Amino acid sequence: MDAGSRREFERRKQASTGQLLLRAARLLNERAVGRVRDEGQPDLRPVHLALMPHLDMEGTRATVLAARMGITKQGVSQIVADLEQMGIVERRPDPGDGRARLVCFTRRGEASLLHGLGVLERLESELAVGVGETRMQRLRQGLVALLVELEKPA
Amino acid sequence: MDAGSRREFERRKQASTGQLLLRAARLLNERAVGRVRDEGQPDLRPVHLALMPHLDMEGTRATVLAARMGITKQGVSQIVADLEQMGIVERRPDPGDGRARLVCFTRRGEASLLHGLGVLERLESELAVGVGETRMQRLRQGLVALLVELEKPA
DNA sequence: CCCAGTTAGTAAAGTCACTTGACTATATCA
DNA sequence: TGATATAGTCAAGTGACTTTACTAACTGGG
Repeated sequence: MDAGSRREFERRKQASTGQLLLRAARLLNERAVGRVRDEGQPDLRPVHLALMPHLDMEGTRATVLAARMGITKQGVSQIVADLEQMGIVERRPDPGDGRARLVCFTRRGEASLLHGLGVLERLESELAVGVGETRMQRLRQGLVALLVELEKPA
Repeated sequence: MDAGSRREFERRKQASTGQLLLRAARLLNERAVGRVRDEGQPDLRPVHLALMPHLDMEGTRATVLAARMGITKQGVSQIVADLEQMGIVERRPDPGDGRARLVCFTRRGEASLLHGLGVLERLESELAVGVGETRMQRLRQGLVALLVELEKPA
């Protein structure tokens, strides 16, 4: 390969947006989970934290959670099983449908969620200091717009 | 829980930036890999695509790749083994250091990279149509700034 | 009103993208 | 010339899922 096309290669080879996204996501979630753990929930893993914001206070079905999270219902089932064992959620029969069960927070789970949300808010505002409020805001907006695009089928 | 704190909960419970990042990353990479596969590299997985942009044309050590990708050298070793078997990279002894080996593209690998980069560029510019050029640009800038912040230790 | 077909969920095994731990071969520095 | 550090590999383990296969409950058309 000659020097010219080598330079051309290098120019185009900067990390793709996909790689940037992945790396940022990993680092951010890692840091968030690290803090929650340090503050007294040592068994909590990223997925657990990821499910919580999708839970409605009246309880939510596994299929609905799956749709909101973009994963399979079986995946949800596993995460919920963990959270149940930790005493954070419980599964109650759905009064209107005998097949379904409503996943909802226990009393302890509500406290846990509240705490987790606090950690997240603090972490993000700390990062915003370095990144800049405006840029952080725009990053979020861009993400939301991109997700809309990506969620269109095909 | 009373109605007031319930509303308060719901307001704060929007998905965190971390979740948005993760979801966008997954969807975007999935789509990119899908296309590369359709266009003739059926064994290629997201990690393989992720390593390639970090490979210099003169060859790169596994430890360097690990640092660039933010994973362990053992992780790199596995990805490289896959790529080697596909005939995309090869491992050459490092002339200056008997312990080290340089991972570099084969001739076929260069063509493969070129093709992959093309797919990525097309995909991103397609998405930019829906998202908006400016917003896409700002998204990237935000990501880069956020990564700088997240890579600061602690 | 009953049975075919959908829908909610669970269970088990497999996969991908890693990490941890243990080890060998080479290099460097005191 | 060791003691230690560095580059890499091998094997096993883990987290976050998916796929396949199933049961139990609901629903709608004849």
